[in-house]
Amino acid sequence: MIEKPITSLKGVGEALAIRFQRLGIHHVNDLIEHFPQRYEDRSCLLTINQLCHGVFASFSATVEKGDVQRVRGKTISRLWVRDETGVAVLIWFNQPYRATAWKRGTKVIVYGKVNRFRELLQVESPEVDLADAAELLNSTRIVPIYPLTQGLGARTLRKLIAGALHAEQPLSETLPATIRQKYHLLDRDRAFQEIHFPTDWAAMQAAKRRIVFEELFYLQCALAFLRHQRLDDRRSVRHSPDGAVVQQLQAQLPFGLTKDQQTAYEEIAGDMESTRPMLRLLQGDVGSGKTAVAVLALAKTIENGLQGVLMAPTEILAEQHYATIAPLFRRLGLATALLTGHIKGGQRRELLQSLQTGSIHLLIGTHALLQPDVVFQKLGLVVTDEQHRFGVGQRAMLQEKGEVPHTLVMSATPIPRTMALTLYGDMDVSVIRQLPPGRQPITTAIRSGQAAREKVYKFLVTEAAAGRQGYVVCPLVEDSDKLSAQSATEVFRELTSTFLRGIRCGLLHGRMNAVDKENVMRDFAEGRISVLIATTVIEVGINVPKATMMIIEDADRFGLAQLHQLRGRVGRGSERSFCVLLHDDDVSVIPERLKVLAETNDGFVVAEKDLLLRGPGQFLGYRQHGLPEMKMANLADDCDILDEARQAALEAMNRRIGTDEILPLLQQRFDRFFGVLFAG
DNA sequence: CAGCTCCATGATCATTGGCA
DNA sequence: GCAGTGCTCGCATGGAGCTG
DNA sequence: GAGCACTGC
Repeated sequence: MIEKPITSLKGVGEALAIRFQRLGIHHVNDLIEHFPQRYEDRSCLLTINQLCHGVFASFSATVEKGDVQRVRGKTISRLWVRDETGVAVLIWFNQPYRATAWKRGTKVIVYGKVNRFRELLQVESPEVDLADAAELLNSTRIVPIYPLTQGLGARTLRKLIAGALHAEQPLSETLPATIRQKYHLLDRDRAFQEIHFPTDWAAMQAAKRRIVFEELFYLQCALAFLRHQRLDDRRSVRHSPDGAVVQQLQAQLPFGLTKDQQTAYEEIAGDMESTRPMLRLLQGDVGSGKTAVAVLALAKTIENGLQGVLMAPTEILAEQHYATIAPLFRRLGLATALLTGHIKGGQRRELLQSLQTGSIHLLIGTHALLQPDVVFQKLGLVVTDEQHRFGVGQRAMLQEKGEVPHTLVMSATPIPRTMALTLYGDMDVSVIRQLPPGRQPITTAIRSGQAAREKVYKFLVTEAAAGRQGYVVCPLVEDSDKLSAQSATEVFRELTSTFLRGIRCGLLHGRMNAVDKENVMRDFAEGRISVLIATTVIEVGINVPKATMMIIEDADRFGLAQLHQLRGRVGRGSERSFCVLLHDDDVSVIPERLKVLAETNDGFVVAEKDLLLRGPGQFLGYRQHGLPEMKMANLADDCDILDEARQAALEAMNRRIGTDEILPLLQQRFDRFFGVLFAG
């Protein structure tokens, strides 16, 4: 690729280079990959008598004369032009030089917004090109509109990009010919030419497809490559088919498994019964019973004489898991232990000892599990809960504690399929869509205005009086724990002195120290507090079945996925539950995003919408995952291309077709990406 | 809160009604 | 590295919406 | 006209 600095282009010096930097452009290839954000069709030339008021149009004409007026401290320059059908005036404000820039008789092409003023056609701040220029970049064609920055105008950019394309022509190809043929893709040089200066709309689309395909193709290749790396030389312990322990456990579960759970478990068991190390993502909406599935898998590994580990993102969550799982296992004669940051000293030492000798079968815990002195006798299965809370690196650290353990990763954040393929393309995915039977759907309402707010809180009071509990979630303040805490504290004060006077309320935010947090949460979980006023720290699930009410203040400030996640905190018991989204705006306008939540309880639908509305960048804040940035591809729109690209990538990598061409490029392109993953 | 980008606007003419 | 020359591109301002 | 690249010291 063209790694030449941008200054190697004629006409670009130090100053421009700095401006380019603001757009993230350092090298010539960056410039070429600075794609238009949209286009303007200026290909159709009208005659002057065809011009209509209020419309953007282009036409060609001959310059008659120019003049400049001074009015109220402003200069207005006019350029009179004509064609065989009439006369028009081009006007500019504060740009006196325009009037003299073109001599009488010059043929020009004009583009701009037409006004009709007193029988006079005028065009405001038009763009003017010389009609006989060698290459018309700014008119007579579909014109690219680029993101700009101060001091770097559209015309400059077009000229430089055209120049760069010309200078580098032909661009080196990056996709094997076989793939290009099979998927009907333009060659690279042509694609870049057409994406910047399309000959027509179809060509632009084709170019776009080719470029998106390339991006996704290499991403998928990288993921496939990682997968091979992981599988080729590594063997996990082969588990036997389910025996007595698993069967007994299954019989003991308070509810039977849903069909989805059953299927997911079968997929997991299937993986574990081979020597190929499992790496599977178990996705399911909040409360869909992922844990039950994971527990079965853990029992399976124990049944095979191995140990299991379950890592949760917060201490409370770990405790809750422990509280539900340990008794089940005890009845089967299996030993479960809990390891969190709180467990120290002799108790900890003893625990680690038993772990090492194998007398503990299942260890449940938090980040504390990652400590180097946590050593297993023989680790067979690693389960990570709420996977997006942990980095890839932490997951890997846990894996290192076993020979080559099977790995199951759980996420309650439903990820649209397109996104899953991109983020977790190196994993297998099981999905639980169905909710367990008997679960009440959560009723979601959207309210605004002070009166409605009061009503909502009154309702909360009656719920509390009936022994039920509720959450109030406060506006999120971007990136600022401090402010979020402030807003939560404020709301707490306000509510406890007004609507919720006399109700036992707790306050919870990220700035509190860990002990206080734990205490508040525990008080709430055990019913000593009726209403919990909190920031989004509660997002990751504590399970309080008696909580039936979720009130979210300024709901329009949250992401959809997040709201859904929050909503998932209620409706976990048998009581009917409610979620109220409060927002400030006019009563008449219900934000589109919020409507989605009122309409569905299905996390996958919510997630798809969220992705569509907000785009992948915001979704999950997934930059942290170390994924390369997509220049052109849009995961929400380019689903079809993703499928093709994935198919092509798998074919190429599995059958080693064209890998000689692909691998070096892959290496180069994903240096960072590989680095991150392998270092993890 | 700040810093940026993007987008629209800028003047013309003529008329009106109340007050000196 | 510095000064001179000859290019090309070029408004200013305020509000709005977005991101760090 | 300003700012910038480029040329010649």
